[in-house]
Amino acid sequence: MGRRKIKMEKVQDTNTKQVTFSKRRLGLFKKAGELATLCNAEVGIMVFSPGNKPYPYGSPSFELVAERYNNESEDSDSCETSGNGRGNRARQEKRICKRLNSIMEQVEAEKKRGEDFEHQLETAGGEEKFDKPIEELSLEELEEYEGKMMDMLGSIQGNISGMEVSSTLLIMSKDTQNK
Amino acid sequence: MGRRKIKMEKVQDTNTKQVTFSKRRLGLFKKAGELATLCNAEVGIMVFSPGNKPYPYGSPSFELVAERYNNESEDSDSCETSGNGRGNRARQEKRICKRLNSIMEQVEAEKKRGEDFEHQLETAGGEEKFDKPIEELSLEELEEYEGKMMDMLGSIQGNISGMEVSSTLLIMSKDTQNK
DNA sequence: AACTATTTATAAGA
DNA sequence: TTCTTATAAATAGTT
Repeated sequence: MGRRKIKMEKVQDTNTKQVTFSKRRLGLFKKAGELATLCNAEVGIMVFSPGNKPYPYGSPSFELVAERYNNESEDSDSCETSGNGRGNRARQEKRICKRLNSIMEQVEAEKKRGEDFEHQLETAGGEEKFDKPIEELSLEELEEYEGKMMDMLGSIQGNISGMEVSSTLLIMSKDTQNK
Repeated sequence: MGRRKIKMEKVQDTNTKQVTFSKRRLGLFKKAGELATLCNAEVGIMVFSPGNKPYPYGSPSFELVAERYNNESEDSDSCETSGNGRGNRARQEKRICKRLNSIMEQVEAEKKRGEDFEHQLETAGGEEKFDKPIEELSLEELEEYEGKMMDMLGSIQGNISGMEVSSTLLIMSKDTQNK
């Protein structure tokens, strides 16, 4: 992919290696963003340079993707679709319903989060105090700002109100919960 | 990078999206491996497909790379501060700034998810033949329904828009006023 | 940091 | 689905 084909082995020249690392790390992150955008996927990447400097990338964020992986890896029911079962209809239904439940929970959670945030936007005013680059804020302002951000995030994540769900979702939710 | 140039937006056709995801995920992992080999770097990637299936990649392993990040996160440099300060003050600013970035990423993600879901609700017509108890659905209908739910969830979990940090700060500062 | 000559990745098509 | 191929994109070496 350049003037010459290179061997897939460690680049020896230090300077060349640094340049290659910079170019390819950016290329990798770009590819990751494209995958997330095109396919609605979530991608988290952590790269440590040869100098052991960390370079995180994430869509929506590395922390969230990694956290999600940690949460889900605790569930030992990695349902593989390899069908050694001999057409066990009931078993298949149960498996599918279980997955549906999981998906439903996520959909509802996303909806609530989104609506909570929208509500935040609507009821918010137009304070201008922090309308300047973060580099120019004083330490005190940073602390204050951080607190407000935390409050807001908490309200988004924690305030689960009884919002109406589309009828279909509601029906399905009820139907699947007692399987 | 193919027969035609494609727009960088969500692929609508379900089948095409699946094919694109498979190809690009493999391409991404290959690039990651090359980066690790050529530059003696460590790379960890976690991808969640639109169907929420986890695809980890790591050199040496995703777990180790992620863990290393957690251990070393004290020294992260993902924040730019005013920069001329050298002492305790600069360190404090850096720490706070990093936490701010993390919080903002989460808030942005929540906002995007909410917007995607609202759009889904608006464009979701009344196309429901699945408006009956799940117990009465055939296996084929269950599979089909599952697919639809996964598509919906996938569309909700879109990528973060290319919103600038500065504009985010502006929006957030307005939002937090009435807290 | 820009610039190309090439290699590589991949969108459609078979 | 897997392979093929025309074309877009990434990047190695250069300036």
